[in-house]
Amino acid sequence: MGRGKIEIKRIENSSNRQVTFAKRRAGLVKKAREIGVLCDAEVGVVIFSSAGKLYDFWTPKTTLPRILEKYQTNSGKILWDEKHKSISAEIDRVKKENDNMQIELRHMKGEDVNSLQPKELIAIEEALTNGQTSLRDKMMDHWKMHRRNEKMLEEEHKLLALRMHQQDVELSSGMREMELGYHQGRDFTSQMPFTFRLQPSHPNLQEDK
Amino acid sequence: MGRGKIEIKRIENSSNRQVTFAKRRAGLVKKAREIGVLCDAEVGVVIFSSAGKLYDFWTPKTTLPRILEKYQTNSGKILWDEKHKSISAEIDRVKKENDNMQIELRHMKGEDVNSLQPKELIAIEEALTNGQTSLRDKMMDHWKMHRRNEKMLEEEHKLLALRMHQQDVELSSGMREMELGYHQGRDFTSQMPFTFRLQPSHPNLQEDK
DNA sequence: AACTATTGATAAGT
DNA sequence: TACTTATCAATAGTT
Repeated sequence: MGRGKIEIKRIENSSNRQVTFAKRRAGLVKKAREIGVLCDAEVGVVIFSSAGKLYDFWTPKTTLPRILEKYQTNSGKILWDEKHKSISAEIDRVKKENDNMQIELRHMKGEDVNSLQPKELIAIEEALTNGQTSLRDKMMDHWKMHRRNEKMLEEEHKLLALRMHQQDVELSSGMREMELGYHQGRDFTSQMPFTFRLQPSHPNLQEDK
Repeated sequence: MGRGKIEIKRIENSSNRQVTFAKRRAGLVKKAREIGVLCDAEVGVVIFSSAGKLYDFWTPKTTLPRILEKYQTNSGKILWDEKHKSISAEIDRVKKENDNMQIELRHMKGEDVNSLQPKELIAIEEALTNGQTSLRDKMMDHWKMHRRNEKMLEEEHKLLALRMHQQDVELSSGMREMELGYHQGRDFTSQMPFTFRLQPSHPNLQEDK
């Protein structure tokens, strides 16, 4: 349909090919749209130019995922079905786990226990008692540790105070000697007491990291 | 292009629509094949009839997965990942919920509590105590109800025994009278004591259905 | 990008 | 359902 019949084979002239591509692409999409409207069909067209550029058309209300789903069910091709199945199975599993935990939690909070048998109630109560015992032990540990840390700090503090006092004493006596030594040309700074160096404080005071 | 111009709108006549669909579908596929050959393009056409039947065309060497892959990388559109994403988001959400519950449960069982602050420990202990209190109430209810049911059964039993005894007495006295009456031609059966009728037992003994 | 001669597609009829 | 054909639509080559 044009100024002459053409053979259906690759158009070698590049610019001709490009022009024809543009024209026929428009025509193809138009036809697709028309059959969609006229015949109430769902149509999708995907075209890649030889340069790799994508053009596509979908009848309204048609999303690609929808087309794919339909395509899959109709063609029986597998596509992404496998992946989908496995992920669905996982979500079911996790949700079930979720429900069970939720029930257990509620039970341990004393909710929804009306329908339970005495035996079950006893089991839950036992769990609660165990938890409580364990918790109280931990709290006791915490408290003990806290006390121990307090004591250590206190002792360290006492020690530091004592040393400061000693330094104070030594320093003032040293100063006195220095005053004397200055007149004798002696250097006393190298003999400064080492107690000036700060002791590193306990780096692991809290053991529970 | 036919014996008259037509408006592009849904063809209401069903058989006309079907015929047009077949013709135009063939035409569309022919055009797709032609542009594929002429312009060295990759083309895919997917058509669903209004009845839901699938027709498709792919240029040679073009598989659907290949088209999809190209489509995805070229268009940036998400394809079925869209669906995957939503389901993945859900699974993440549920898993997170799961983790939180698991932690809470473990805490209530006195596990993994080393890293908790005293304040948190206290909160958990409180929850445990609440649960225990609530549970004990429920168990007490159960027990009370059980006792009550037992008592009612016991009383019912006593009552039945009493009545049986009474019937026994009345019956034997009745029999005696009957022996007498037989000789006088009187019918005593219509005067049988009503205590023979069974009392319906308590239908709602257990209240926790 | 617009034009138009020509081929191609197809609506209605058979 | 398939064939026919008059008519409209698409488009190849030209400008």
